[in-house]
Parts: sequence; C-alpha cells; structure tokens
Amino acid sequence: MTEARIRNARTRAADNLVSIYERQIIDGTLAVGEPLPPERKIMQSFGVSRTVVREAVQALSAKGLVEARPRFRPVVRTPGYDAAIEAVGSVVNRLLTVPGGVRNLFELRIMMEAALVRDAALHADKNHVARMKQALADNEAAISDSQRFFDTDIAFHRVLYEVPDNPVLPPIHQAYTDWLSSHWTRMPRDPEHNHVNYRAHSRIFES
Amino acid sequence: MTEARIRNARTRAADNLVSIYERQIIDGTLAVGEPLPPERKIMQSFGVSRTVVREAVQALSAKGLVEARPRFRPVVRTPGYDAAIEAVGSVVNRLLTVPGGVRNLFELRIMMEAALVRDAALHADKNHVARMKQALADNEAAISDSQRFFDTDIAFHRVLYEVPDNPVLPPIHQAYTDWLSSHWTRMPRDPEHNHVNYRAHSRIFES
DNA sequence: CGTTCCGATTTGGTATGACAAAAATGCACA
DNA sequence: TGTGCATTTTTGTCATACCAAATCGGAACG
Repeated sequence: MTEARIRNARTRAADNLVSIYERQIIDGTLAVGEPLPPERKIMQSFGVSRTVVREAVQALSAKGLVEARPRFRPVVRTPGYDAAIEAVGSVVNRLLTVPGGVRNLFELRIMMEAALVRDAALHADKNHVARMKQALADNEAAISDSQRFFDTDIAFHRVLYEVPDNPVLPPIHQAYTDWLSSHWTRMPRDPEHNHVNYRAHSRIFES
Repeated sequence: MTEARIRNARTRAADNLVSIYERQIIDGTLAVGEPLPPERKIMQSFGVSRTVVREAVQALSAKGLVEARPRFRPVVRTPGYDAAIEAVGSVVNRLLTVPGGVRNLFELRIMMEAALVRDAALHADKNHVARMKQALADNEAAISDSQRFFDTDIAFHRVLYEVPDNPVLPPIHQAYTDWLSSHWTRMPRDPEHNHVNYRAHSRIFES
C-alpha cells in the first residue's frame, strides 16, 4: 500500500538518511539500546542540514526503529511486532472513541480468542496446559480482589496467545489489553461465570 | 503501552499543534480532502516557528491523519482503520524479511479466516451468500488465467471479511493481501484444490 | 578508593532568515 | 470560453543563533 504514495514522491532529502539508518540498525552496525549519534555529528558526516537530520530522526521514531524521548538522544530499538502495534496506537485510540468503536474491536477479539481456544484444544502441549492451570488457579484465588482478578484474567488470556508459538500473537494480546482496558466501565463483577467458562476450556484440551 | 513512554515526556512544542489539528480534523473543522493551511499561515496563527509547524505536519502524516506528498500541501484524510494499517506498513514489511516472518503472518491469517468461515456459516445473510456465489463463479471462470484467478480469489476472501459487518475486518484483509502478495513465489497453481475447498465452504452456510 | 556534588560542555528544542525549485495563481491572449 | 505564460506562493533545504536540559568531567568529601 505504501507504493501508492511513493510512486508520486520525488526523492525527499531526509528519506535517504532514514534508509541509511534503517540498514545500519538492521545489520547491527548500530546496536540495539545504543543512542544515535548527536544531530550535529550526523549533519557533518552526511553533509546535510540539521533540519533534515531532525526530520529523519522523527521518521525513524514514527517507524518504531528508535525510541525518542524529548531532550534525550534517540535510542535504537528492537524492531519487533510490538513496535508495529505501538505505531497504530494513536489511530486506534481515536477510532475507539467513535460510536461502536469499542464494540467492533471487542468483537474482533472475541472472534480471535475463540479461534485460539480451538487451536489450544488441538495443539497445546503439557507445558502450556500447566501454565494455564496455574493462571486459572491464580485467577480463582483473586476472585475477591477486583483488581487482581482483572490482572490474573489477563494473564490467563495471555497464555492462550502463546500456545500457537507465533510471535505475532502476544503483541496483539498486549494491544487488546492496552486499548480496551480503559473502556472497561461495565462488567467488573461476574467472576464466577468467567471461571466456569474458563474451567470448561481447560477441560477441552486435556484430551 | 504508550503511557510507559509518555510519563517521561515533557511537553514538546509540536505536540500541541498535533493535538489541535487532530481535534479540528475529527470534529470536521477541517474537511476531509481539503489541504492544510500553508505553513506560514499556521506559524502566524499559533505564534510558533516554521520548524515546529513542519514537525507537527510530519507527525500528523505519520499518524495517517493527513496525506503529505512532497512539494504538495498536506491533505486531510479520512481517519479510518486503513490509516492504522498503513502506519504499521513499514514495520511489518521489515518483519516479513526475517526468517519465518511470512509464515507467522500467514498462519495468523489462516487462523483468522477459519474463524471467519465459522462465523459466516452461522450469520451470513442472503446478500452475502449471493455475493460469495458470484465471487466463486468469477473465480471459477478465471481458472485458466493465473493473474485473474489470483484476483478473484482475493475478492472471494474479501467477502468473508465483510460478513461480520465489522469495519475493522476489511482493512485487515487489505493489509494481508498487501503484505503477503509480494511473497507469493510458491503455490501459484493448484486452483482446483482451492475451488473444491471453497465450494465446500459455500455449502456450509447454506443452512 | 569509591561516592557525591557542582560547574563546564554538549546536545536537543526552538526561532529566524534566506534562497532555489516546484506548485498554485491569475492574467493576457486567442 | 479555453489556453498558455508570467507572477506569486509555498515547500524543501540550509545556515545561524539562543536557551534550557542533559551529559560529562573533575573536585570535594567520606
């Protein structure tokens, strides 16, 4: 989809810098956790103005390749799926405010988790089963504490996302919880029902 | 997840501009399709330097709220789920190049589409059934033409994503096809098998 | 010898001004 | 009315400057 926009784009100056540092980050020339060179060093070594350097850095930050806190040097970052999730964060949060936005995302989550449960019932190994049992026990122990129940509930779901051993899934779970957690005004209580539900699931894959 | 970073963030100058224009775009003060004011107008009306204005515009572009081609005025854009997808584009494309990246995303797609098929079998209405039949027919008619078969295959899948009437899903389908289409070196042939598969699906929901 | 504290230096954030090239505009002309 | 060109805007980039915050280095101290 990006090509649709790139085709009209004359060569922008900062983009060269961006692609250069992209390569350097990917091939390890710039180690993860290390800061980028100071802006003034960069402009000297590439012969561009500071304006261009700053734009490039901002673009790298938007792409999730570096983490730039104001007043601090940008730090090279592990380009993982969580970076992708973060990139959409602001857009999604805005979409959640429109009518039905929360419901739409919630329904998607329900659909995905149903699929995950089916997958887990088929492919979960001993290790995963043990962890789910543990998470379920923690959840049960926290029934009286609303906050802890919520947390352990999330932990239980997280195991579901880890069963398929697909690195894409855990960040998605993280994204769901981040995006939806602030919209949980309703259904704080009703733990027994969830419990019964999950216990049923835990039985399914014991086969 | 954003909060973990925001907590350290002193107020950056351009962020104010970004949030201001975010509001103006959302509440319709700035109509979709209209260009943003010239940078000089913006800096005059807000009393900031052009540096800040440019950074704000770039940030809006990264967020998908405006579409900025070089040398052209940034154009206000529909803030939809497709904008969110586009924001992750570069990260995902890079992740697809790592070993197993394509497989991970493909497995996720398979899992989701399986869930979609189950949903369609339960909730598809007459209209959707008709469209799937049509797409299936187009697909069958294009068996001999590899490219057209590919396109009609995509069209068939698209209907699946539209059945649940969840505006999140079609952009996801678009993203899958965009991201994975360039990695389709294998399995270009084998149309009959797909056909049989889909025909079976089309039978499922006729109930 | 290690730690803490303070000052000098570095560095990022912002402002200002300038200029070339491309786009938008308006006007003359057909 | 439609078209082509000259003029004006506007963006992309550069250079410079200043402030405040972060960093760094050494001195003072335990």
